Order: sequence, then C-alpha cells, then structure tokens
Amino acid sequence: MGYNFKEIEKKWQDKWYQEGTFNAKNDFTMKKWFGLIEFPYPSGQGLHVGHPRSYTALDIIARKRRMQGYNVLFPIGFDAFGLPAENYAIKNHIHPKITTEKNINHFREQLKSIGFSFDWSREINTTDPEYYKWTQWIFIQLYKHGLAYKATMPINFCTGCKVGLANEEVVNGVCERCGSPVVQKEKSQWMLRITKYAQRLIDDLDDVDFLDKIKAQQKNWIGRSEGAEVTFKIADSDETLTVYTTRPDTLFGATYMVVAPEHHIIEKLSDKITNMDEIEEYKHQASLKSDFERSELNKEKTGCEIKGIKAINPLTNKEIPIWISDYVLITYGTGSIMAVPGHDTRDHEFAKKFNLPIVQVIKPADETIKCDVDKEAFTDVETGVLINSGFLNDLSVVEAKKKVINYLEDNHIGKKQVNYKLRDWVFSRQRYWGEPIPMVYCEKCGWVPIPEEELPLKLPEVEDYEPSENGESPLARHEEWVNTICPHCGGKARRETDTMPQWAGSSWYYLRYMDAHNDKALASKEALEYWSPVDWYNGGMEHTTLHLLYSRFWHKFLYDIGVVPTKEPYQKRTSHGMILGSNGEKMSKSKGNVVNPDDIVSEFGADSFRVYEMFMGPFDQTAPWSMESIRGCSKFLDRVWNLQSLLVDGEEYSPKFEKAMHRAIKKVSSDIEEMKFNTAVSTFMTLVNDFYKEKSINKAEFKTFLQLLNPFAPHMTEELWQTVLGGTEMLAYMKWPTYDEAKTIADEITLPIQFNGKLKATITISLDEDEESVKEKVHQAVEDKLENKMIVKEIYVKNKIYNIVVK
RNA sequence: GCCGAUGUGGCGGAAUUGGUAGACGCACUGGACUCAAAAUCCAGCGGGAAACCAUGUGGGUUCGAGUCCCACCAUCGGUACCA
Repeated sequence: MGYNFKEIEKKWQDKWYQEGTFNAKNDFTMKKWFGLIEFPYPSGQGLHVGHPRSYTALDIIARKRRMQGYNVLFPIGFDAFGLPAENYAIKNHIHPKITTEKNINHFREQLKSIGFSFDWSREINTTDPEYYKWTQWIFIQLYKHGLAYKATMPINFCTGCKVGLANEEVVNGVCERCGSPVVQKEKSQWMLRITKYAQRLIDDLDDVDFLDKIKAQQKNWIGRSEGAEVTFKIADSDETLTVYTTRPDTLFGATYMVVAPEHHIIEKLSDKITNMDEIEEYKHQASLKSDFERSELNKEKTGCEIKGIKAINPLTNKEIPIWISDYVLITYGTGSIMAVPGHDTRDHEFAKKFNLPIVQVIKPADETIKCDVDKEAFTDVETGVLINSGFLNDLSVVEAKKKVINYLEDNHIGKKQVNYKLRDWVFSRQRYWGEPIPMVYCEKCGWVPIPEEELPLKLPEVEDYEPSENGESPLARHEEWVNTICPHCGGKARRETDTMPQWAGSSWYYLRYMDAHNDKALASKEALEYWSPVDWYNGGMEHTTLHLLYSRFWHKFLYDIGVVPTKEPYQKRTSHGMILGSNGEKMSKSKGNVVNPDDIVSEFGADSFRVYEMFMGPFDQTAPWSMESIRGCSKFLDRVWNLQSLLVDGEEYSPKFEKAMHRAIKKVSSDIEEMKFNTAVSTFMTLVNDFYKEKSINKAEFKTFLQLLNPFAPHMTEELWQTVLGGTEMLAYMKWPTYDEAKTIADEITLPIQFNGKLKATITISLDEDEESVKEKVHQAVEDKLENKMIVKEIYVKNKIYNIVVK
C-alpha cells in the first residue's frame, strides 16, 4: 500500500488551517512560548528553498512546545514595502499594491503547502494601513522625544535616471540599471538617533541568549573605542584643531596632522592658506569620488599639504604641518587626526609617500625583538614601552595613556573620550512604495507631526512612480496631497514627501503579532505583558547589524516610554546557514541553479521536503542542494509508512527495543533544542532500520516513534496515528514522550584495548565492572600480542578505554 | 588588509566535547524478486596483500588528538582607510 502524500497532506492542511488548530490561545494563565521567524518579503519569484529551512526548524520547535504543554505563538506575515515592487511598477505600470497582493497570495499558498503550524489568524502585512498606522505612530513618538531630526546627508544620485539610488543599486560607481555615473547629492533627510542607545545596545547583550558570533558582530558594528580628544593650536591664529585618538600615549610622536577634505578649518583659514587653488582642486577630486571609489580604487594614498598654516604639538611644542587627505573621513571622530607614522600603518604609508618625519616613541619591552619604524610602523600595544616622550618615558602603553590623559585634562588641552563607529540612521527614502512620514512643514511653526487621531496617513494612490528629476520622491508631484494645513496654527503647510525605509515595518512587527487586530493600540497591555519577549528568534546572519540592531533600538525606545514591558525584544537569537545550488554556488536565475519549492513539494511531498531540509547538514552552516539526497529522505518516509505492515500488539516497549526507544527520546529531544536536526533525523533512520531488521514494531513503540517524528513530518505521522493506531485526539497535542535515564544506559560495554593509543582489540565487559576483573580479561585478550613487548604502564579509564603503554 | 567561519571517504556529513574515526544518507558493487526494467528487500563499500597508513600542511602537548596549543595553506562569508 503506497503512501499518497498528495491526498493525505492536503487533507491535514485543510483541517489545520480551517479549524485554526495551531492558533495561539487567548488563555493568559498558560505558560507561553513565542517563536519567531523573519517574515518574508513577498517577491515576484515566490518562495526560495532557503525560507523553509528556517521555518521548518522553528516549526519543529513550536510543535514540540505544544506537545510540552505551552501556549505557542508562531506567527507569520509579510514585509511587503520595498524596491522590487516599485521598480516592477515603474517598468510595467502596475500598481505595487496589486503585485504585492498577488505575490502575498502566492506565498501564502506555498507556505500552507509545506504544512507550517503558523497562526494564520494573526497574519500581518506591513503595507496595510491598519499596520503602518502604528509604524507612523512610533515615528511620531520618536520625534516627540527628540530622537528623529532633520539633517543634510548625501544620497546616491543617478545622473542618467535622475533618481536617488540605494547603495545596492550602485555597482562600481555607476547606476545598476542605466550605467550612468552616480554622484553624491546633498539632501535634507530624516535621521533617527540610534547613537544615543549605542552603549545600552552593547551592555544589554549580556542579558540575552544570542549566539556568540551574533553578539560579537553587533559589538564590532557599534564599535566602541576609548581614547582622548586632543586640541592642537594653529600657529599665529586663534583657531584650533581637535582630534580624536585611541593612542594618546603616542602624542610625542605626532609629526603632522591630516584633516578630511570637507573639514571646515579650510574655509575658516582660507586667507592664510597660500595654496588654495591646489586645495580646491584636491577637494573637487575627492568630491567626485563616491564612498565606494574612495575605498575601492584608492589603495594608494593621496593628499596635499595645506601651506601657510601649521599646528603645534601640545607636548613637544613643535610646529607640524597640516595635510588634507580623503583617507580621513569627515563622518567619524572629529574629521581630523594627529598622524603618528611610527605607530600607525596608514599614517606610516602616508608619511613614506610624502616624505614626512617619522619619530619612534614606543619600543618593544623585549630587547631581542627587532623594530625599525623607518621601515614599518610598530603597533604592538601589549608589550610596548615609551621612549622619546618626556614625562612618559619608560612607562608601559597602558600607564602612559592614563598619565597623558590626566595631563591633558589638567592643562585643558584634551579629555578622555569614548567614541562609537555606529552612526545615526538615515530614515528618509525618495520613494513611493513606503510608509509616508507623518510630518508637515509650516513656514511659521516648522516641522509638526500630524495629530495621532488622524493616523494612518494613507499613501495616496498615484499612477506614476518615477522619482522626480530633482531627486524628490514621486509624492512631491502630487500637489493635492502635498498641500495641507498646519495642525498647529491652521495655516498653509506642506507634507513630507519622503517615505520610510523598508526597515521601519520590520523593526516592531513581532509586537503586532501579540495582538494583531487591535485598533486602539499597537497591542494591548495584557497581550504585551503575556507574550513578551520573543522566546526564540531565528534568522539570517546578514540581518545581524541592520535589522536586528534597528529593532532592538526601537524596542528600547518603546520600553523607555512605557509601551513595552521588557528591555529587550528577543530572548534568544539563532541563525541558519544559506542553501546553495547543487554546484555549490549561490542560487540565482543567471546561474540556472534555482530550485523551486513547489516542484519539490509536488514531486516528493511536504514531509520529505521538510525532512530533507533538516537532514542536509548542520543547521547553522551553508549547504548545497542535492536532488539525490531528497530522494533518500523520501525513501525513509516510505519505510516509515510501511512500518504498519510489521505492527504487533504491545502496550509497553518490548525488551529488544526498550533501550533504543529511551535513547531515541533523549537524543531527539536534546537535538531539537540544540538545533542539531540532522542527527535527529539520522536517529529516526537508525531506529527504522532496527525495526526492519527485527521485522517487528509494537504499538507502544510505534506511538512514541510517531510522536517524535511528528514535528518533522506532521502529515504522515498524524495520518498513521489516527488510521493505523486509532488515535482520536490530534497527535500534535499529545504529551511529548519522556525517557528514563537509567534505561538509556547499556549494561554491557565494548571496551577498546589500545597499545600506545592504537586499537588492538576489543572485549565485552559489564557496566562498572571491577578493575581487577577488567585487567584480567584484557590481558587474556591480548596475551599473544604482548609477546616480546615490555609493559611500561597501563591506563584504564572506567567504562571507556584500556590503554597499555608498551616498548 | 582586517574580522569571522570552514577544511574528515567518490559526495552530504557523524564522532558521547581528549578515549574504537567514517554513524546516517547519497552514489556505487553484488545478490533476491521479475520475462525484463523500475520499485522493493538483503549484503558489501576509506587506502593497503599485510604490517600498517589515513581527519588541509608542518610542528607541539598527552598514555591517547578530527577535537587542545603554535605556525602556515586553501575555500567561503562580512567589511572597507574608523584615527
């Protein structure tokens, strides 16, 4: 009797989704578990085989939690604003709303065909005004608390299409679509002050259970550094230059300074500068370069001395030259540096090229280590000792830092300073398909948020989605929408025409799931209290520094204003590996190695697809797709189905399988918790092989087996449970099997015997057998091999191994 | 360049975290069933005749190393001069 997966999977999916079998319960007295996967962007290509890897993993955990008695919230939704829908609309003149709806319907069907236990009653869509009403509401709160502000920031502007471009649309300095050069264009944009939360975003990582590599990546991205600000006087002038340095200890070795081309000191002192033409030319050249070019093409250092002005090193009191160079960035620190070529590799490279003086101020503590700062910068902080540094001489780097900072503070020429690499979040997009920013500009009152009771501010339905030639959003052309009245004074005002970035909707979506249809608040207090925080969030490593950090920032803000009850949104964060094409390369249309999940489901069924996705390799590592391997998983499930032909009566595990059953429960239970799904599947396979070998499985064994396998292959196991074992309740809600530790331990052990660590023989002993008796057996077993050998030592590790050191 | 992963049969990968390397699956080989094929079932499957040799390479620690330490090589991913 063959297994008709098409019919049976459909049958169970219809039942689950019509009856809402897996919907979270509104009983707030139960213990809860909230599992979250990153909601997909509903692209026109449909679901990728990578999506189900993460979804199946958390579905397995969610299904196990239900069996463990938890009230489980495992929701799904769609992150539907974004560039591809808008670009598609521009090309084909179909409103993004229409394509988005079509794509979501397709995704929903695909997801249902794989049998995920999502709570579909809470489905959300970031483009739904009832959803983005609250995205806009959060923005207004940010504005009211001074965390949203306007600033002039450069955008990528395509000189061909006359539109602003996202970084990913700029390839090698030209527009991805038309190939025209991309220039930087200044534009006033909304910014979010994430930097205010930098320290807390680092500190609170201590309280959450994120993978270490995720924590490390977030910390590195935020990039806290400790150092000092030092003020240098400009000779014959009242002006000063302030620098940030992590190495104030090397101040005696600062032989010149470098400022960013955009630095204001150039304008301020332009009357003193004697080579203004040369400088203007360098500035011009630098401004032509995009950030991309500055870094990619500029391996060789460039620069230009600012003639006519000199700075004074505050410790040596010597005059030192000031240069401009684009390796100094206006966006980090103070936009100017003190250069210590003896102890910084970039400064060294620059000094060598332009023949600037190099002074050694640190030497290795260990005299035997050679060090020639004329050839190479000496950068070892750990073991360095100060020289040529006046009052700092003979101190270690650490001591010198402390002492010099005290000196700087006492003499008011500097202070201790903490810096972060993290920058504020540019929140404006000159795009149509995003949440309108709910602000109006009034000549009299300035920027005013629209009243909260007027939310949502709906995106107007327009016909043309191309951005304007001046780089404004398409909305700017719609005067009837733009012109409005000031909520504050009632006078004439204009709406903000930029929209929010795609990150906005995904920064708080997990909160909406807790109470998805609330029209009074983003979620009720009770629901937030009960469901917060997300217990387990799985997603891709690529979202570690943007999405994950942005949503932690928003959450912390909402915590500060009393909206949410926890400091952190996610208690646990794990990540999955990418699925590559069968040739080991990233799946892409152009490489022709894309696998369509629909084809897999219709050829092998959802259960086989799920089992294969879990079996293909370690969950957190990339794995190539293999059609042969999925056939193996499908074969395994056929063997499970056919176990019914071996079924015998029995209410207890039979003696021959008792140990195996207890071990399997233990192994599968812990493997699921540790996301070692591949070895859990191999445990199932081994067990099935054993049943076939013995040509028997009793009802008790079959029941436990089906329960363990249910989270992986929910359709087939539910069917077998109800039709073969006569189950009346859903297997999905039966209590998760338990095991007895004592029954997992073997009472006989195969003991390996080694000579010098190399296996020579094995013997069978009983568990915890007395050492004398083991020794006797060992010697009996290897008697002949011991001839002509001298025993130096014997090591017995109880129940593990017996090693004889021989000569 | 820097940071982070990873490196084990023909292939995907196991290995109780320092204790029998190669579980499980794929591919392959042989057998059974069949008129035949597919499917299914059973058996074999790192190399070597053997002693032995084998976990990217070279050292080290240890009674014992895929696992720990040092140096290097390769592949993949992230990032771009962060003072």
